[in-house]
Amino acid sequence: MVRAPCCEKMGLKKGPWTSEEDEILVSHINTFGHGNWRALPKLAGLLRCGKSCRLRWINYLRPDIKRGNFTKEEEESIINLHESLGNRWSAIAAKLPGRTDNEIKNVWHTYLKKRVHMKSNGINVQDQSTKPKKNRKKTTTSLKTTTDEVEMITATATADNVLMASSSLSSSPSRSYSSTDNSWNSSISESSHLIEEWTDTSIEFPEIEDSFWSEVMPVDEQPSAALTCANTNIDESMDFWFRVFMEAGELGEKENYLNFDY
DNA sequence: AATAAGTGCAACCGCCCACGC
DNA sequence: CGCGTGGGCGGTTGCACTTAT
Repeated sequence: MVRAPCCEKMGLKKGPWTSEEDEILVSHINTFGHGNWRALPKLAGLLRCGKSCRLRWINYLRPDIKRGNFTKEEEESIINLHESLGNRWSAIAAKLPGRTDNEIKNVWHTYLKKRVHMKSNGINVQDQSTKPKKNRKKTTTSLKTTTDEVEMITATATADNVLMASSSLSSSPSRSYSSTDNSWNSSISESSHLIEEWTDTSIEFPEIEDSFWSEVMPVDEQPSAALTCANTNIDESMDFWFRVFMEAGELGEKENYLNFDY
């Protein structure tokens, strides 16, 4: 087999994808599909090799990707599946809808491997809670959340709801912040129904008991600071916010909200 | 405040496999 | 059967970003 020429030698671009390239790729695939990856960049007008386009789409731009922290259940699944399947990341990914092999591989190498190792050596991993993802800004972005969308929310929602909604937008699937143009990016509104809920003044936010705040919790299990406005039924509250975070796809990024100065 | 060390993850590389001719 | 090609996979790297000193 003759190896395909290197992208650079062909005058093709390498490295991080820009939001413009993402948009071109997404709109091309949405319109024409991706029958032939090698031909795609040429047809779409991208200076990328087909492989790079495929990777970007599979690992980042696909609309069904569930981004954000892995749940405890997902982590357990990965550990169990890895035990039976080994490093067959794509096979493991097939069992976890919305997760990519690359993401699973990264998570494994980042901390699950360590955790399993500690467990097998008899080290108590009960308190070795999985590391929450940091809220990282990348110079490249995936899809765009228009500033209009955020403005629409801010115009109609209450202050707390706005914080929740905009925070969630910043971290929900297929959305990210571009430090190059200082804007939130996305074109898909998976959390739109949540935004509707947040902007619906008839919605009553669950309240939380005082004891909830007095109990010491691990940082990554702490609830949103937005909850400081509330106080009664703890289970109901946690259920509600858990659902919000889950649906936003970023259960582990609750620390985002903790950063707000109320 | 500055710097070093550590971390997370997107993207690339190179190999393998399936398929068509 | 051998060859060329495209697609897929696992391993690895590079670097933005965070945390520690």
